[in-house]
Amino acid sequence: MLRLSTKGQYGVRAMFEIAKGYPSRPTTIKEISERQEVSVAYLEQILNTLRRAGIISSVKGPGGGYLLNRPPKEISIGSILKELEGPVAITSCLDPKEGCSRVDGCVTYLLWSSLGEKIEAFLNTITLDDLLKEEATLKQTRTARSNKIRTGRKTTAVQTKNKGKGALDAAEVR
Amino acid sequence: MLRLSTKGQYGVRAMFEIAKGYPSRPTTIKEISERQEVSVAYLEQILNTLRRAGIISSVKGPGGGYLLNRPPKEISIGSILKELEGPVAITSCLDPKEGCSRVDGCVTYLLWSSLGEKIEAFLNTITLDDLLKEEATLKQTRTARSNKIRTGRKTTAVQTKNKGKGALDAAEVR
DNA sequence: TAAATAGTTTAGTGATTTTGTCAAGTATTA
DNA sequence: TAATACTTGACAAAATCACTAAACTATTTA
Repeated sequence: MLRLSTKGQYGVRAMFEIAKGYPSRPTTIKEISERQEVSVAYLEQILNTLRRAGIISSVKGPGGGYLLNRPPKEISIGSILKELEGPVAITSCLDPKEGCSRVDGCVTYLLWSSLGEKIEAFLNTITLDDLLKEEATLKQTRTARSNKIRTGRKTTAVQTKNKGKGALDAAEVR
Repeated sequence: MLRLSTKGQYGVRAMFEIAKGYPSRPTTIKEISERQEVSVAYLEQILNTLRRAGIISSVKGPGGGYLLNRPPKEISIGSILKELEGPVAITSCLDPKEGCSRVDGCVTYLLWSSLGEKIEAFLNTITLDDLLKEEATLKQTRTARSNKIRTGRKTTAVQTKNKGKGALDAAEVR
């Protein structure tokens, strides 16, 4: 339940690839396609939306590609998903485009709006920068994994590194 | 994005109606259908699932209907949704039935699993009892509304009443 | 014991959304 | 000016959703 569409997922992963080139190296659709295993045609659609939303810019011609308009730290996952999928609306009664006549007397209205707000708050907290840090620790883990059993829990080293708030560190996940 | 299916929504609303009859008065599908504006046939499907899951019982014959198997306080919204829609799986890679080969190296995996855990934790906190209390305060609000402008924020009276943890009170929602 | 009440079970189906592909075109730069 | 890259819009297969239909089974009360 509460499945996120592939469009949103691919969008976040594409933005992550573009963030890797920040601040100056443009990332091409082809690169993103290969690294994230998403078709070029579909990515064009997705990145087009994000460009029109002002989150990224495109540079044409050889050596061209996509660039972040702001630093990774200032681009939240929530802002990406909002452009690709619209605002979080757990139920149709919470969708600005739909609404519901029963709202006033409905006991579940508050429940869903409350959940939606929690989700949005979380997604607005996590940024592309957190994903970049996450990638770094993943690489560490991969090289150090041979003589360790993975617990699903992050290592102590990670907690030390991502000491800031908002990061996807162990304390937040477990 | 992240839309909950009507099946889950109707299920929660149906359970709320059944909870109103707790502990002894059985609620018929017809009653639920009329009060919650959901078709009888669709409710049959939904309640059947919940009955098989052991959350409710059915009593056949005249005077029959559906009953909660446990007190409203012990039935969480999360437990209802889990039966109707399966576990929270924001992405297919988190679905036990699907999985993903890229998991180990995927920077977004932790992000989605973390979000899913937060959602589940929230839904497991809210119970049918909270909805019953919510209904009571809604009734209060409705009668007291004539000389007040609704702000979308709950009144102070509500905050005082639902002082326990886990309730859908103002502090949790805003 | 029969009639009324109420729940059970299994299929099926139209509408909508998702998840893309395809093709032709436009823009930029080495 | 060739190579590279982005743009746009149409289109369609596949999946899911949101139910409906119909025949059935079980229980209780008159």
